[in-house]
Amino acid sequence: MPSSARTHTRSGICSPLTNEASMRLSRYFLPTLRETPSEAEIASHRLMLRAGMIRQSSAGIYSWLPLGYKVLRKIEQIVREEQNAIGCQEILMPTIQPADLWKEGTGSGRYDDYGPEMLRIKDRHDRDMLYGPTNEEQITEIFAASARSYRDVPKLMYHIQWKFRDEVRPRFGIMRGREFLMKDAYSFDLNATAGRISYNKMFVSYLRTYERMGLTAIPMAADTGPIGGDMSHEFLILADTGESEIACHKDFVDRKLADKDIDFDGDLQPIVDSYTSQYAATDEKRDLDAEKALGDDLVTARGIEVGHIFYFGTKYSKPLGAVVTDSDGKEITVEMGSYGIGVSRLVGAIIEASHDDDGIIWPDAVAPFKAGIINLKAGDDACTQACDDAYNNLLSKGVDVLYDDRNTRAGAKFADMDLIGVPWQLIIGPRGLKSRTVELKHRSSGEREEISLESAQTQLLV
RNA sequence: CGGGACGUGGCGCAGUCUGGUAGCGCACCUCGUUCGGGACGAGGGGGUCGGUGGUUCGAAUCCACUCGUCCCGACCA
Repeated sequence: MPSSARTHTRSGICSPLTNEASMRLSRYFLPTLRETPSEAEIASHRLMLRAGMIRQSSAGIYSWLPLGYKVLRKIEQIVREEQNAIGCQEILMPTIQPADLWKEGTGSGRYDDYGPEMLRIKDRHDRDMLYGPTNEEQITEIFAASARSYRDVPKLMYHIQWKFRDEVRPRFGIMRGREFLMKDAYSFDLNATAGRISYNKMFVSYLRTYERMGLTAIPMAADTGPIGGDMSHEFLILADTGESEIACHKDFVDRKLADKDIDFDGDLQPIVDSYTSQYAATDEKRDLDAEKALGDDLVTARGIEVGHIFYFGTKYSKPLGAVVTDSDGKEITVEMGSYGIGVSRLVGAIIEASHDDDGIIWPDAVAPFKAGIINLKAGDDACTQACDDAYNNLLSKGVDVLYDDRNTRAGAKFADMDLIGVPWQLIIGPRGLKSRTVELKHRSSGEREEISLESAQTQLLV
C-alpha cells in the first residue's frame, strides 16, 4: 500500500494495523445526551446512553453506535487474541439452530427443560428452530461428525457470536440484555485428566484476558452441577454497583499474574492452585467458618460476573455421539468443557468499575480512542492550524485520536470529552499558544500539564 | 412469573385529581453579541398527549381493553 494512502487529509484515516478510524468529531455520529433518559438506573446504562454508545431497540436489545461498537470490538479482539494464544481455534456457528439438536432422542434432550428463556421459532416449513442461547449441542455435533480417533483430541474451539436468552426481566442496559455477545469455547478431550489440562489453560487464559483490559477478575468456585468436583469457576470483577455480594481474601483485590510469559503447554496446575487455594466465594457459596479464620484478611465487596468456565464430562458428547477410538481400539466418549466470556456485558462491567461523576474512564486497552484533541476556539486560524497539525501528526504516527473540531463552546467540548472517557485530552487554545503551550489532561488521574505542543504529542506516542 | 410505577416535541418534566382541542427547561434553526469548564438577547420550527374502543356538546384529563418501558423480588453471561 502506498504511504499516501495512510497519511491523508481531513476525513480521518484507517490505520493499517488496527483498522480503527480516527475521526473529526464534526463528522462523527456521537449523539451525546446532557440529561439521563429516565429508563436508565445504573451508571453503565446511564453513561452508555449519554455517551452515545448504544440505543435501545426493545427491552434488552440494543443497537451499538460507532463509539460503543468500537469499544465492543476492542474487547472482542483482546478475547480473541488470548483464546488464540492457548491454541483455541476460532470458528463461527449460526445464531439459529434446528430444535432437533436439543430434543430428546435426536439431540441433547434439554429442549423441554430450557423453558421459555429459549426463543423458539418456526420456519416456513413449520420446522422447529431456535435462536441459540448457547452452542454446546451445535459444536458437539460438528465435532462428533468428524472426529474418529484419539488423535483428533485434544481440541479447543471458540466462537464469538450473538446469543439470545429471553430473560423474564431484562435490565441494567447491556449488562443484562436478552441479546448479548458472548465468547463461548468448548474443549474435547480423551479423559478427565486431559480435560483438566484444557480447563487449566482456559482458567489462566481468562486471568490474562481480564488483566489486559485493566480489570482484576477473581475466580470463584461455582456450582458444578451433576458432575461435581472442583471444575467450575465464575470470574467476577469488583464494582460497587455489582449485582452480587462476594467475599474473598484481600490478596485478590489487586492481584496480578506473577508470570507474564506463561508457557501454556507447560504445567499450569501450580498457577491454578495458587488462585483456588485462597478463599473467594459468591454469595451462595460463602463459608462463614473459613471467613472467620481469615480475620482481617477478609474482604467483602460486590462483584459482576464476566466469565464462567465449567467442565461437564460427557453430558453432551454422550447423547450426541461424540466418540473417538482410543489406542486400544476401544470407543471412548469424549470429555467436554465449556468456557464463556460475556463480551457485551464486559462493556458495561468495565464502566461500572471505572467511572466518575463526569463520565466514563476507559482503561487504555479498551478505550475507543487513545486521545481527544479539543480545539478551544474553532474560529481562530492559528489555533485551528495547531489542532489540525497535531491531529494529522498523531494520525500519521498511528495514534487513534478523536478531534473535536466542532464550532461549539469550550465547556461543551470538555464535558463531552470527559463523558466519553478517552484517556488523554490534548487541549489547545489561543491563550496557551501565545506562550507556545497546550494542556495535556489525563482523564483517570485528572492531572493536567501545561507543556509545549511538541512534547505533548511525544507523550501521546508512548 | 409475583409486586410497583410510568408512557405528553430529540432529552428531562408540568398539565390528569376539579374535561373546555397543549406548556416549561435543555436541544434544534436564523441573526447579533460572545467564546479556556455545557453563554446572552431577539426571532423561529417541531407534539394533538402509546394504541383502540367507550362516556360526553367537548377527552392528554373520566371508563374499559390493549401495547410498550422501567423499578423491587425470584432467575441468569
